Amino acid sequence: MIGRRDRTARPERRAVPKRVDHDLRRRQIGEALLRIASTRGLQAASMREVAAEAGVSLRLVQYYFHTKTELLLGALAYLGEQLSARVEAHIRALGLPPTPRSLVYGTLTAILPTDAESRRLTRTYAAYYALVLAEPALAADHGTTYPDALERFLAGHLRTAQAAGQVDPGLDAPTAAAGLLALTNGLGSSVLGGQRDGDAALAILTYHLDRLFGHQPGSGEAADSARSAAGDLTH
Amino acid sequence: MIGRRDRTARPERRAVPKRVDHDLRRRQIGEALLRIASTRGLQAASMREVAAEAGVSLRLVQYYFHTKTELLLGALAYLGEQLSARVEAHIRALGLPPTPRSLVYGTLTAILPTDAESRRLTRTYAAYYALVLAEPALAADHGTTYPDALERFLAGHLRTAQAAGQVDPGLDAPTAAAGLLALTNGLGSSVLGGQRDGDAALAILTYHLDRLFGHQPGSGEAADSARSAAGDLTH
DNA sequence: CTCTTGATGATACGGTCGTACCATCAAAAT
DNA sequence: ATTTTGATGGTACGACCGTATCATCAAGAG
Repeated sequence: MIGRRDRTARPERRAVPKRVDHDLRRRQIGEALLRIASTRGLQAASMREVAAEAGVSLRLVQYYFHTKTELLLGALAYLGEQLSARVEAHIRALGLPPTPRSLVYGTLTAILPTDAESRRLTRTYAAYYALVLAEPALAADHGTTYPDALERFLAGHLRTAQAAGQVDPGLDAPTAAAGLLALTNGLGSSVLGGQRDGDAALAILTYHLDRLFGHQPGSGEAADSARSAAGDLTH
Repeated sequence: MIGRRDRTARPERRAVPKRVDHDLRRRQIGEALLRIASTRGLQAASMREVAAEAGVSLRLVQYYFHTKTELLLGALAYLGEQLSARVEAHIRALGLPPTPRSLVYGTLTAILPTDAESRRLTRTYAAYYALVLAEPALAADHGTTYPDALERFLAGHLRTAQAAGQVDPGLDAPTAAAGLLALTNGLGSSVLGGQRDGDAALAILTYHLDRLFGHQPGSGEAADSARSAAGDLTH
């Protein structure tokens, strides 16, 4: 209503106005924060530290993120993108055609801290989790929608596996899916806490998946192929 | 060697010297920190805030805990005491004689945030967990010995249940115990994160325990009794 | 009764935090 | 050519942090 900027629609007219790419700069700064959060925690991620990590001045961090809350939320959005991108890539790397078991397995192993990248992602996620616990106003809803979607995704493929006779049809799929996700998250916490290493956690997760999917005759072979697939993920 | 204080053993000679009970004051201050950590996070637990919460002056906090690290570690020790005390009381409240299932069930439900006290404990534990992730020097070893002991405790009773025919003898007890603990921790995280409430998490945990323990004939009755026991815990 | 000493109060110091303000410079608009 | 404006640098401000220092008061020792 006010201004009517769209009267003369120039081709150069963009949301990012003139000189530099704002989205790019924001991403550069936001990922600098994520890098600090993954190694030294969010407490160490002051605006000055983020500026130094990103190689820009403090003023620039303020320029692209007017306040610290905005910076934290922006970086959290980037973290969510990285996490879901990893899950997708991880599933795709398990080969075609995707079986229900490989989809469940790929999803859960993607969020288990077994390599450097997943450790970085889960560590950063844990840092944000603690921050949200202390300051619930930051959460908005990013904290519940994504795990809920993951659970529905897992439950759907568990049901498919039940229909294919690969999983006990007496199983309650949503409850089992929630349990698998909680199991994986709990295992991840134990890895980050130093209680065991990523391989041990992966072995425990694989064991439980074998018990779930090894319900039809010939389950031994299925367990073996799953275990070799687990080996492929580590290198 | 130097001083030889034990030469004249006076009856009043104590580690807490003259006037006030140092252990009591330390506990009072340490639990004030835990109270702040459970509600506003450890970031909000500055020495001044702890002093105000404990109703003492800043100087006193410094007097009984020479440095902030000492305060954090001391309060962490109190938290560990509270946690293990709750686990023991929770198991004892499940009635005698303790069955393997009630021991496993009581242990896991004790650390699941279903009521106000367990929520407080797990929230505080989560705050410390994030702090240790960012500052591993604080951990010493408190982070790994306690979960390891819990896992061994659970695995032992799973083996007993196997010997009694209540659990599938083909189950690998240590792996299943680690899985149960990770499942419970993961469920707890989802409760604290607001994804579901304590009752929903308890239902998921009970479902998995029923699948584990419901292996002998007459499993339906066992599942029913377990579910009623779960109901008893909530009030 | 004096003196030592444990326990406590008040306050100061250097540092870091998030934020705000002012100046500059170059590209775009006119 | 001049003006405007997006983008950036430098720096200051007030608040809070952990820690240190100085002072005081009361109880037990001699």
